Amino acid sequence: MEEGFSGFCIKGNLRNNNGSGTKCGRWNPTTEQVKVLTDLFRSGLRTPSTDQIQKISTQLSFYGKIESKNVFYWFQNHKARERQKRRKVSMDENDFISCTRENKISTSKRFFEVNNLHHEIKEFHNINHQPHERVIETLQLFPLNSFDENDHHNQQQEKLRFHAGDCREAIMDHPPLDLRLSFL
Amino acid sequence: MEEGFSGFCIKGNLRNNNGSGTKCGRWNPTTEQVKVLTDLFRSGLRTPSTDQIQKISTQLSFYGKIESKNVFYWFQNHKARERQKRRKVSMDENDFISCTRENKISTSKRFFEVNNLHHEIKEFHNINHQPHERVIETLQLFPLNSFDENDHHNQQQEKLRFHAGDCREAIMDHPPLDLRLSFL
DNA sequence: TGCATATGAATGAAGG
DNA sequence: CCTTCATTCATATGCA
Repeated sequence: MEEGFSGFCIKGNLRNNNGSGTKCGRWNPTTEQVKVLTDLFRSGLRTPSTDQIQKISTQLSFYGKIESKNVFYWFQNHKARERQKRRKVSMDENDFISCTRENKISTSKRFFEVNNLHHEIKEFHNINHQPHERVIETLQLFPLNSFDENDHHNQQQEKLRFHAGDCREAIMDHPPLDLRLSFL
Repeated sequence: MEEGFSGFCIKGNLRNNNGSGTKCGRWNPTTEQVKVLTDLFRSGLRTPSTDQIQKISTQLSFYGKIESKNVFYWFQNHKARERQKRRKVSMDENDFISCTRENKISTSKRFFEVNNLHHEIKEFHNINHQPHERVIETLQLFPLNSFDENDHHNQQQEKLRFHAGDCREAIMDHPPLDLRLSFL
């Protein structure tokens, strides 16, 4: 199986028909896999141990191709991006007036990030009602019985295409052009 | 993915949702904004710091709606695409078959999966590293020096906890592995 | 009009 | 853990 998943299969492949197709490149989680991972995350798991990763991976392989490292990276990314998203929270509500008009510009324009930048919008439903600090770093994976076969092989992979929601089309008179980018 | 996200535009959906002017959805830069961004880019800016992003964003908000993340993404994409373009060109000229080094790489990868998860793979992407762009990564935008927080809390620096050789204890006879995520 | 292309946005994978 | 790179996905837009 070594050649089975060589580094990457280069681009030039057919249009991603998404779904079952095993795009040779990187792991493309199925919706079920994502769901499980998300649930685990929401349950408090943040940095699974090697052992846990292996177990999770094994279970998830039921829904499709997956490797341990995928699980590992998933948690790392998810955790990091969540944090980024949350660690800023600030100068948002304040918003800079950019428009002279009263238009409510839905100033929810949270700042991308103070430290890092990244999506913030995802917090929509995200933050459920979790006690917050109760992150179980060592979540126990209970051994149980069978899996209840929810074999939806065709994962539609509906990526969340969320989106800020700020839809106004700002119209402003010509700016005083304060932009002092010296080198412009 | 996060299941909670209001999938705004789930795969292959509409082709013009609201049909009228208001196309909220994604940021649509005005020509002025693009010009400024492009100029900055040409001036050498590639990966603006958070601070710079905020400033740029603020300035650009004058020309129209914009959020910090838009600036962030713009630079990421612009940089990536330029690199991508250049790569394609050089590849076209030299015409290398870059598939030769894939072999050894996949081996490392395999290692990750079987033994423990991590390290080892880290090296397999060294292959295509660019010479180094002589660009000004630190271009100063404004004389202002607003140092924000430096919340470097506990830098655990846990490094890799994936030990290399002591994996015999857990993996050998992988347990029934029934890992039932009870809460699923 | 329907595809081709440019590009905004998201995220897997690494690097450090 | 934080940053950055690579790749993918989705949509706005241009063109024949």
